[in-house]
Amino acid sequence: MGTAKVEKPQRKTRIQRANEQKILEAALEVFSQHGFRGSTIDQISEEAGMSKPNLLYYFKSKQDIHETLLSRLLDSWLAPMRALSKDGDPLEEILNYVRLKVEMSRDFPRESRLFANEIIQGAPRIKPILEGEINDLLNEKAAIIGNWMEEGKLKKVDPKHLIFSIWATTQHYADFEEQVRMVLGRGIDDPVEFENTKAFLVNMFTSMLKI
Amino acid sequence: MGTAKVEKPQRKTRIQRANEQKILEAALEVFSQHGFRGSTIDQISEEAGMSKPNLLYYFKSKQDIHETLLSRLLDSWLAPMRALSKDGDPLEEILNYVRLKVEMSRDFPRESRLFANEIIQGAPRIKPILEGEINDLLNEKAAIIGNWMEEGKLKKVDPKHLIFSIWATTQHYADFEEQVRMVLGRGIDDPVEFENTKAFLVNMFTSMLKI
DNA sequence: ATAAAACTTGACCAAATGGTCAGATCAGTT
DNA sequence: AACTGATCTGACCATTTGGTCAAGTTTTAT
Repeated sequence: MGTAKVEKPQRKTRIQRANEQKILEAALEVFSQHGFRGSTIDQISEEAGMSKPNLLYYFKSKQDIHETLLSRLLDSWLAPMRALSKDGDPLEEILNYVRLKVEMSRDFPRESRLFANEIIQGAPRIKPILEGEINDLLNEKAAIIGNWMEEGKLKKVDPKHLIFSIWATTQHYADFEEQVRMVLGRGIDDPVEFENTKAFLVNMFTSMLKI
Repeated sequence: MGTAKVEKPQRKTRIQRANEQKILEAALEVFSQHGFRGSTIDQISEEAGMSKPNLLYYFKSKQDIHETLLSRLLDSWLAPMRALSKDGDPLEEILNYVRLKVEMSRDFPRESRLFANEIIQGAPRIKPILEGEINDLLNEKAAIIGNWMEEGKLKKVDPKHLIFSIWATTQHYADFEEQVRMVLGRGIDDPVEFENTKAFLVNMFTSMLKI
């Protein structure tokens, strides 16, 4: 009991690869817009341009699509944080993280909303995935930042709250895009607004951290 | 065309008042946890301790409950921002806003998630409600903050982005509570963590704004 | 060319869900 | 007590939805 998925061991065919790709792309579009429960297999299959039974030939259930999507995206989602290296210049490393995150909000807003939708509802379907990986990574990076502060290279603040504030401020522009657009008249996809946003955030974190 | 709801002009009875209250409280619990589409009338009626037809005796549809809930909560939701007065000390007014917002994240996380769920999905059901009210209020307060900056009472940053960053950082603790709890081991409902969070945010916005 | 394997789908099913309705019960007024 | 309007619910209905299946069609390897 517990064989979650029975992967066929065979090599994937050309068609299989192409269709899985189409399905996951469609699922990202749909799930990120409506959340898990708000999305239907019909919507996804239509978006993917194939029949529902055919979609279910590639993924055995809605859950299966969702889980596959999340776990495939997790790595690229965490990449900016992974890039934060203890060997670089402290402030520059953190500002670079901020820049990468705000670029992700511009370039991959759907991915951001996919995770946001999930976590906001208590992460019922991905708590296990997150619990290990994110936690470990965040602890590691928080320790690095903490060290820099101990060494007097940055002003002292709580490293975990610092990371939260970076997540919150950068992802806000993707997750609450509708609201941002309502207030600003344009979104982060607008080049001018993107530069404004980046400059604002870089300045914000600089003033908090620079000795 | 356009008579959205036909309010009975009569005075509300005791029972009516009590039951509407029970329903809205139950709806807040359910909607904030699962979003609009993810919630069912059955869940709400069970949470409210009454039969589904009875619930529908008080609200004519799921939509109706949702709209009523959102519009009732909007005022208290915006209260902290309304409190920001042009006559106070600039930095103190803003820090006070931050404090009120972080208290709301502690005391009313369900309300925060209710709005977050809605906006993240493009605010399909409340765009009209938000469009006027929030926009006007935010413009008004951004202008006040902008004036303070012109007068040299605060460091110059984009006032609207400043407000976004306050929203993002404070609401993060309610909306993404699950993630915060996963990383910190406790949530903002913990008194110690609440003080940490508040102190962190006050420090953050002080260092960004104080001349 | 042909058979096996891979792929595709219309038709279908059971469960869940939003909502209705006729009639029963209850509360307040006289 | 009796009447009236308000409140309440079991039974029901139509639609949506996740998922299956048998029977076709296309690809691939030989």
